[in-house]
Amino acid sequence: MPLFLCSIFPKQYLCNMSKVRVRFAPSPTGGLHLGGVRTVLFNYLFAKKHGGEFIVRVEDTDQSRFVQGAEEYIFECLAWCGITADESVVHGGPYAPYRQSERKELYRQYADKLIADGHAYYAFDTPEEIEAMRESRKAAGSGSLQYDAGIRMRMNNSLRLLPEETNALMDAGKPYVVRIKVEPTESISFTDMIRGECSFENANVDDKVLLKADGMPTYHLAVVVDDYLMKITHAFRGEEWLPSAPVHVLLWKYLFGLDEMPQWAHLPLILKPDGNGKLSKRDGDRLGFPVYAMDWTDPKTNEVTKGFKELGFLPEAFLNMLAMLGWNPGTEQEIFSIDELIEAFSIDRVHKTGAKFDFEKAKWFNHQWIQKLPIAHYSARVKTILGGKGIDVPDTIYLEKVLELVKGRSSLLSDFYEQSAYFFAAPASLDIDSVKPKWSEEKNDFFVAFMELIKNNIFVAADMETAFKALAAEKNIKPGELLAPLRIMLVGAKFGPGVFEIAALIGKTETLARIENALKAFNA
RNA sequence: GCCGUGUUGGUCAACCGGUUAAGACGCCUCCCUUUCACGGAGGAAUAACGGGUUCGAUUCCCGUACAUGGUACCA
Repeated sequence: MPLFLCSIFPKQYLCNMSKVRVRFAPSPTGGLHLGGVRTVLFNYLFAKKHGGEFIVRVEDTDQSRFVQGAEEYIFECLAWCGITADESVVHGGPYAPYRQSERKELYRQYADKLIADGHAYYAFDTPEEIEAMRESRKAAGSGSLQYDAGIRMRMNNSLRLLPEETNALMDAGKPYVVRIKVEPTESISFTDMIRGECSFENANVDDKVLLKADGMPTYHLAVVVDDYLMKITHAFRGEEWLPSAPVHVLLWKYLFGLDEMPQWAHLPLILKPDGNGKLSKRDGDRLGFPVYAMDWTDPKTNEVTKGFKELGFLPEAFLNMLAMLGWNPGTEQEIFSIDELIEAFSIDRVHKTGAKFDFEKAKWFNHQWIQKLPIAHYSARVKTILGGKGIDVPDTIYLEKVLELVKGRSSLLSDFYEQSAYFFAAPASLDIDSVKPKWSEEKNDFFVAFMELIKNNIFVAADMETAFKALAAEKNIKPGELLAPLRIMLVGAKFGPGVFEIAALIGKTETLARIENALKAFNA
């Protein structure tokens, strides 16, 4: 009898979806890292694709780590990218408050429940005592240095202590934490949307701290309690969380039941372009590219860290680049608008492996989007950039004509400065050296005659070129010998679009002025 | 050290047992352009290593190596 096998990919995680969330705390110095934006982006794409709500929580973990302005900054970055959350810390929403410090008592209730059910316990060990425990385990040749079932009955906690001893300690105000009690005999498994079945031996999971001595929860407790209370169905986070996922699964099991647990997706990391390791802010400083979405000023040090936006990235390109880092549509298409991304996105095409960040490719994406989008989409930003460089742009129509002419030469919005500065003011310096050796009286005569010509002719690029060449033939000089000097006269250097197009755009008066001025320099 | 995850050109990557192993970035050559770019046409460059399984392995399994993450009263 034939045996038929079919492989069924676990698609059931798409069922019953109502909420997708991303949650993160600002880094100790603030700022929004590339990886953070990408996590939000993948959440967003997934939520939009499947019609779910999309929640962004930014939390302050404890007062010492809280960074002034970090929450608002993160939402500014997301707004720039065009990502808006259905619920977020700044908008309140039905599940507010969002700040951990304001939810403190909530977490304690669940910690108490765990203790009452025998799944957690009080521990009074000082950091020094724990360190000593690790040292002695290491000395004893133990492979594991964790606070776990193998050691807890020898530590200073409510499991080993008599109830009256525990009470006495607490009455005396001895600081304590609440730890989860992991039973070492079971194993934990769950299905990750990206990695499939993941399983862990409980023996390798330690008794993590759930509630700190100051009464604040650790991430482990907070994420489980919050996700339950906020009815989260899908949770995306970085791969660095995979090792602690078993603790979270255990907490779900003890507190709310595994059926209530959200689907997990552990996203791959973004790595340094050179060397090894996760991409960090320092790498950006070191290698000369941004790592944050937008400029960030550390309120404590006033140190400014550059962002993609300020460097001249378009949000469309930024998102497009990020999406292609760790995900692939399986087709040859690389340029995607946000709507196209939502359409094409599929969680099972997200990679498991970390990808090295390539700034050259990022610039290529931006170049593509500069060509693709209408000029009007970014001309205001370019105007601001030029303004910052001391170029005042009075006429938007003129600006847009200029941008149209030079956009193929620009990868970053900031490139427009050097590509278009000479349209707004005569070049500050002329590359005389590349003209001077071949300069002659005949050439000077040519340009004097050419000036007369354009004074009396219609000022259009094609006509000017025809007239220019005719005059060159008449004077018996090769046009090529004259084109380079003319370019230097108008641009100051050897780059830019066709010279006659430039002349047509800057106008008759300006063209004549620049030629006249340059002739003086050439003849000097 | 221990635990987890992973390994296709320099980088991003497709192909989920039989392919001349896609495509993109970057690099090189040529064409276009009397500039610089864009664009077009080519080119160099890849399955970590060792065992299995199989008629057949880049693809599946096991080791090794390497990388990466975790191993905090940080997230």
